[in-house]
Amino acid sequence: MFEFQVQRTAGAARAGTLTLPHGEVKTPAFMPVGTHAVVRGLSANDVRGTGAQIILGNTYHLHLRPGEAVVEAMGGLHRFTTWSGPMLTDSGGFQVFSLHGLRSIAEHGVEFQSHIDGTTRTLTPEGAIEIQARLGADIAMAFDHVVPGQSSPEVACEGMARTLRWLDRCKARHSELADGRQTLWPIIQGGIHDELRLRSLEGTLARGPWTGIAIGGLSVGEPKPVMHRVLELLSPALPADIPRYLMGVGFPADLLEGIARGVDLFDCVAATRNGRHGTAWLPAGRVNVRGAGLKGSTQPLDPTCDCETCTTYPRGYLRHLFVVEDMLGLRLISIHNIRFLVRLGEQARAHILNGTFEGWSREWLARHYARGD
RNA sequence: GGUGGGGUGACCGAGUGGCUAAUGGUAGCAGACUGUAAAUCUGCCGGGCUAACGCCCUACGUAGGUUCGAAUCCUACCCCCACCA
Repeated sequence: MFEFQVQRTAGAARAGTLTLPHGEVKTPAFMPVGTHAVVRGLSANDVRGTGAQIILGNTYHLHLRPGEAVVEAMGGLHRFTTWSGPMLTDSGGFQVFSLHGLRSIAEHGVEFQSHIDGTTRTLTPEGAIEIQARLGADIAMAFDHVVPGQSSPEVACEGMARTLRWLDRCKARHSELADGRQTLWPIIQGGIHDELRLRSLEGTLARGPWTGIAIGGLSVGEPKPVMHRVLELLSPALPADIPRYLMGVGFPADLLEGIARGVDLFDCVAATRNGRHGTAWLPAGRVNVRGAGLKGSTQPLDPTCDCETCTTYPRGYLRHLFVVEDMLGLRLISIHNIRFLVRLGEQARAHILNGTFEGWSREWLARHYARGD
């Protein structure tokens, strides 16, 4: 039910197939983020149209609204959203990091002050697992302690060690609730410190076996070369027969950099957030859709793209939608950006299967960095 | 023709002697965004020089005047609005 097969490798890069209760995921793959059980602004059909194979939801946000009981009573996230494909729920661990002004961390768990109404909510490892079990995604994530990217070894070690202790509790609760339709993936922490990363990995594997494993705590303020170094450190030490999920990454180049270092799955809000904010990703660089340069243009946003936006609307119209602040613009650029990342994953996979990944990837990145993006 | 009100930067609109190159807002331009407290946030927005601090020029209908100093006070004129004839 939770199988992963690697079809072919190219250096550290892998082309694989992940089988989940709600379908298959061909990797490498980008997973759009649907925090509130919606990929912001998009219908389930829109998301399907991008070729996305799996989407995310968030424990913390769905616990606040509408509450896991409501989702469960409606038949789980798949029924709730009408998205029938694979889903993954994040544990709320990232909110430990992102809601830093509104929470306090203790060994027992984390107290959040709801960003919605200010009420105090407690999330524990057990609670995060219980909520996710009721939400019913294919993959549940362990509740982790994310620390900022530049954290000292002491701080990073504390977060890493706590993540491991919490992993025990997550696993125990998950085992009690197990119905065979949801799997649990652990998350490696350790900040930017190699020794901590390796200890995290070792500790995590010792608690296995796992059907997949995530790398967390990257792209949270550390320089890019540092993230690459951590990935290079982990890649050879990770089990080859389960998927590796790099959480919260990334931008287009991050996908290729990650794939080259053995990452199979990615998720990131940038595609949709940038889409809403008017930045579109193109092979030739990125474009501010609000920019005066697009005024009156009859060209497609990206002539090489096969998404709904690029095959239907001229640039001048997309710019107009942003100028008049119509919600259609937010949707159309979000669709394009997601398709851009999904397609990048598809292209990488095809090149890995063809044995042409390294050259293709090197050229793509060279063009990309030459532009200063 | 008379009386009253008013003319401020692309637009709307504050300001009623120095802290004013001129509050705000809109429009415009540019940038940021990485497991979503974000359809958000930031910067620029008279001209010229400067990497920058800053300096110079031109500006509050027009032309004069008062004053050390005027968008702000005075005079005349032009234009707009309201009412009266």
